[in-house]
Amino acid sequence: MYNQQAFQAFSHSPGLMQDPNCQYNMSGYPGVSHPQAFFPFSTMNGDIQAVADCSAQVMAWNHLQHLDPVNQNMGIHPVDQQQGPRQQMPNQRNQKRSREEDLEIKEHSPIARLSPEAPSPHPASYYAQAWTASATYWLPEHNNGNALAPDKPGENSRIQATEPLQQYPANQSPINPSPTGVLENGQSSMENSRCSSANSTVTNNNVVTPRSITPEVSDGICSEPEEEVPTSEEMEQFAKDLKHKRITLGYTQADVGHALGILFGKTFSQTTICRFESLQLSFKNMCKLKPLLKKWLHEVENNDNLQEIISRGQAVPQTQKRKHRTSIENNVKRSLENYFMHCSKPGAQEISQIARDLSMDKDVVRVWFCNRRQKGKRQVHPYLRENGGEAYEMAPSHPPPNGGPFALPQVVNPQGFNPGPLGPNPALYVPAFPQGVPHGMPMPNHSV
DNA sequence: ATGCATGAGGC
DNA sequence: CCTCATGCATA
Repeated sequence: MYNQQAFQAFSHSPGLMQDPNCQYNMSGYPGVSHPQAFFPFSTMNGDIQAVADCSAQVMAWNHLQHLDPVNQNMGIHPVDQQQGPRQQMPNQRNQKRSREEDLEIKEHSPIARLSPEAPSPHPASYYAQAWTASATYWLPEHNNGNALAPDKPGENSRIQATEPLQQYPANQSPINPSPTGVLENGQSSMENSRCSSANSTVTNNNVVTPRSITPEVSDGICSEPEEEVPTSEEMEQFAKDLKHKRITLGYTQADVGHALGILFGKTFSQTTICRFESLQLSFKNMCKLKPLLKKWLHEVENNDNLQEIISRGQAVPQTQKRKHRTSIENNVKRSLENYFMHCSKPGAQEISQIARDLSMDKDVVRVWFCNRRQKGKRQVHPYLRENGGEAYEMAPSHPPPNGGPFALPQVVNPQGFNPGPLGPNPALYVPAFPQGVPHGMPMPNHSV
């Protein structure tokens, strides 16, 4: 799990993690007050770096630099994802497999590729062992979340699968099959997964009645009685296995997403599969997807007819037009990060002000903060958790009430988390913007 | 792989 | 207006 990107997290981090409502307060870790636990595995880049840029004297505190992070990118074939040219696997450890080897693997695969219309020219890639660490990183969810409320990391109270698995029409998502709508922990399935929203937003299901798939699959995703809420270790291991096998078998993330649509009536994007594999989804979300992916794995390994089944599925062309993705300049991102560091949840007025200050669209600012918060929640670094430290340096959700200057957090790592009991780790002192308060600095006279 | 966006559901 | 799940578009 200590891939390259995760390592970056040790030295560069996003802005402050904060928890205005104590919802995500890590101080109780490994307690039970985590309505929505996110995977902490960070994949830093972009704006994170921007923060680091703002932090003049970020001191190195990566204890694990001696380890050789395994690059996570290997095996990803952009060309298969309708993207750019294929990239060479960058990791030295994972030498490129010869074409012969690749072809051999492919021939031995129970199935070929999923999408005949978009055959992947590349053979299966060699995917070396890439996930090494396996500590428990997830925080349990508690009353709001998924029922995972262990007392300690790795000692999750294992909760039985909440629902019996049932058959479902091929054109119906099996994801929320609870007949009662209430989970064992008293939580409504609706709340359990805004998954419901996901279900309703599916637009391009490849609805194909599974015919030749194995019974377990046709039984639905939750048909396995032994399917319990996994521990974080199990989830991590599963994600690792999934990725490994997927790559070994020569499938892209997009293939998997597509296959899920065919098999279960719910298509997922390459993005989602990617995030699953890299543990960048909430634990709840991971729990939801895991059964599907598990079934896919099973099918792909055991069902010779899968390809045929899959190939019957037709991708429904996407018709929705989407707003063009705004590209926020780095300096603006830095400014936004600065704002975020001091107020992660600005009100409407503040957003307006920020938007004015940065000459941005108000909605863009609002969405940026939403995404930034969401991103932060899944980037609590495992190392902090492993140490049982308070992972969150609480950033104010509101600016100072007196309109005075924002109190800068005194000791935070670049990720915005309290370094916690990291022993000899040098504390990271985020300077109070040595370059002077940039134009993105705290709203001067906010008085909300 | 990830940034920005969408939309359901909720408060 | 938020969270959360999710995905298009892009770096």
